[in-house]
Amino acid sequence: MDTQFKKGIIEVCVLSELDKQDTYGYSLVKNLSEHLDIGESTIYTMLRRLTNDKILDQYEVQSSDGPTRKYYRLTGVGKERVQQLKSDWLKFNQKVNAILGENHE
Amino acid sequence: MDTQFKKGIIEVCVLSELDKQDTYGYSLVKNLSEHLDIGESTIYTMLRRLTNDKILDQYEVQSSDGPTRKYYRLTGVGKERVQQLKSDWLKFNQKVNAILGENHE
DNA sequence: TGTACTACTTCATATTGCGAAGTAATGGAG
DNA sequence: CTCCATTACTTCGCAATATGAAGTAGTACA
Repeated sequence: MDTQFKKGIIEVCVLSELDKQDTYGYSLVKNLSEHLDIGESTIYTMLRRLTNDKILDQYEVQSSDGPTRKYYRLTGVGKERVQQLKSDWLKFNQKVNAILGENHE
Repeated sequence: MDTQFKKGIIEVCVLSELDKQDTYGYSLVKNLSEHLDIGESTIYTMLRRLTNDKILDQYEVQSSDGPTRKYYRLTGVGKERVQQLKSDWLKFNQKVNAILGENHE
């Protein structure tokens, strides 16, 4: 898997997951890495950044399976950002596929 | 347009264009920037890198419109790389869209 | 002469993904 | 009770790539 492909796109995936429901870092790591081969540090680092940028906020929830979990939730700004990013991604995708597709004629 | 989306993907676009026919930097800049908003320095820097990595090789062609053009051509390794990258891109794309798509039910 | 367009170069910067190493908490095997 | 697996998160420094800015030159045309 090309590492560079992931730049910026993992953020969309994370925000998209959080748009469905609040969750915690370790859960995101497990779920997303099934599909995309994402490192732990990538997710945790991003969650901290998004929280600093007020895209997300945090709350703690006790767990009976291990340490306390830090749950993340989209802020108002965050909800706007998910929609914007998903839209941008779709447009970008179409343009790239148009360029690549010109070969298969 | 999110700069990060482009990481790694512009390379696929450039190689895909060169897979159709040899061309020179300025032409790639003009054509690709119609669709993707790519800076000149990005393309030229990448062409040099790909040449160093033996993905491309170069030859000069005189132009009557201005300075001599540096044409680029895929090497054998380059031809394999285009196919691989395009395939990787399509797979990646599907996985991302699967993750994002889970929202729209 | 000077202005526009073609064509390419170099450089310093920002962003982001990642591996590695580490800290803790819980529960079950022995 | 001790050891270990699993859960859960942190910190650090590195690698890769896209970019803006500034610059160099060649050609053509007014």
